[in-house]
Amino acid sequence: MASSSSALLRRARHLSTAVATAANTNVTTSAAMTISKAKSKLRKEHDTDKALDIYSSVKSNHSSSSPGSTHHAQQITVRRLAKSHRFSDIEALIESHKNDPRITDEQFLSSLIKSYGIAGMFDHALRTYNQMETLKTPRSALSFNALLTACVNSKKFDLAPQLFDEMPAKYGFKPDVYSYGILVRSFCDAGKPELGIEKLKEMNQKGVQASGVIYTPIIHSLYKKGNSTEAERIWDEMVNRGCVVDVAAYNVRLMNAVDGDPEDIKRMIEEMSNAALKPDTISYNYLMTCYCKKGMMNEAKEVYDKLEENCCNPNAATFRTLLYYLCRNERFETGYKVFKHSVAVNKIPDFNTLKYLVGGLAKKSRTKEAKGIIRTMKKKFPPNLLVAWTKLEKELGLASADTEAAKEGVQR
DNA sequence: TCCAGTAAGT
Repeated sequence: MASSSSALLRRARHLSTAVATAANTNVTTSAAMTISKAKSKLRKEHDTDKALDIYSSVKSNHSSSSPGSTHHAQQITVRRLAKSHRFSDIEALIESHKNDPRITDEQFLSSLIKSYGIAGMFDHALRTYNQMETLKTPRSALSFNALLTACVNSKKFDLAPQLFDEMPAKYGFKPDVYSYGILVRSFCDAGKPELGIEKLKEMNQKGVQASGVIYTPIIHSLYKKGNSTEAERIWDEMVNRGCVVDVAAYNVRLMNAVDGDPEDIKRMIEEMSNAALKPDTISYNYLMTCYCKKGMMNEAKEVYDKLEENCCNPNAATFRTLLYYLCRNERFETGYKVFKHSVAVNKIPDFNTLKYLVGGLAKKSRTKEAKGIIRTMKKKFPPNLLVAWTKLEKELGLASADTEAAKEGVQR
């Protein structure tokens, strides 16, 4: 344990130097890469080291402009590193930002706190928050909200109310509506919506005006616990208080209806439109999923086909759910078309979903299509999944003379 | 994209 952590530390130091030098020299490949291009590359890049390179280039070329966008690139990178458990790399990356002159900007510092939260590194988030005096960063509720968010993202639910009691008094600021919102969400994530409801009352007494956003996780949590009566009571309370009811709030109700009659969901979507709300991809996904669960695959496919007509784009969940149910209903040819669409828009479902499709196509002697999927997947996915694909290929008797290609893939 | 909220098969 001790020796491996010192090895990690060495790597962290190495990385932090690498990041620092990347800022001064143009080591990285594309000096002219735009941030949006970099972000789309980041999303597609499954190799963590390559993702880091892309991020360094964003950082070195655009450190003076569009902070929101670089921040987003930072979060994508951190998420990727956390997925590979490279926490010392994350530390090196984020700590290196503390030398940036923008560290006195509370928003900039808050983005670092949030990134630590995304990685589940709450101790580091808290340390950064407590460093603000040293770093000469002024305090308001903003950085506190970042800390609370980090707390919730790190699933330290007991800590959130404690921070809420301690920090405002310790550092002399007032929690705002957002702070309350994050605290309420923390209670709900911990499966205690009743504490959220209590907080709502407290807000009222203190004259903090609650918005619809604060009600949404409470209603969500109540439905999840099977307490729909109480969920509907809170919904009514939200409406009666004159809160804005938006698409996200409606989607929580749609979620609860997904095991029921599709007609109910259609009615609710209509209700949304009548309220001048535009149902989004999540809304339509519920309708599609509802049809899928009922085995009504033609209707489900129609929802998918009409997404763009409804000004929505299918997302990763759309493809995954539809493909899964198409395969379960032996509709492999339709599934293949859906798969190709998912490749075109870079939202390819995971291995577990696709193995049913490949297996089904192979079973129906659609060897060409089955092989095509495997070829695509070997190109698109990281080396560690290659083993699974090669194994499946062998099991289905689809392996041909391209074992060499597989080797190439491993070396990549 | 902008400080809080929404789902997802076995």
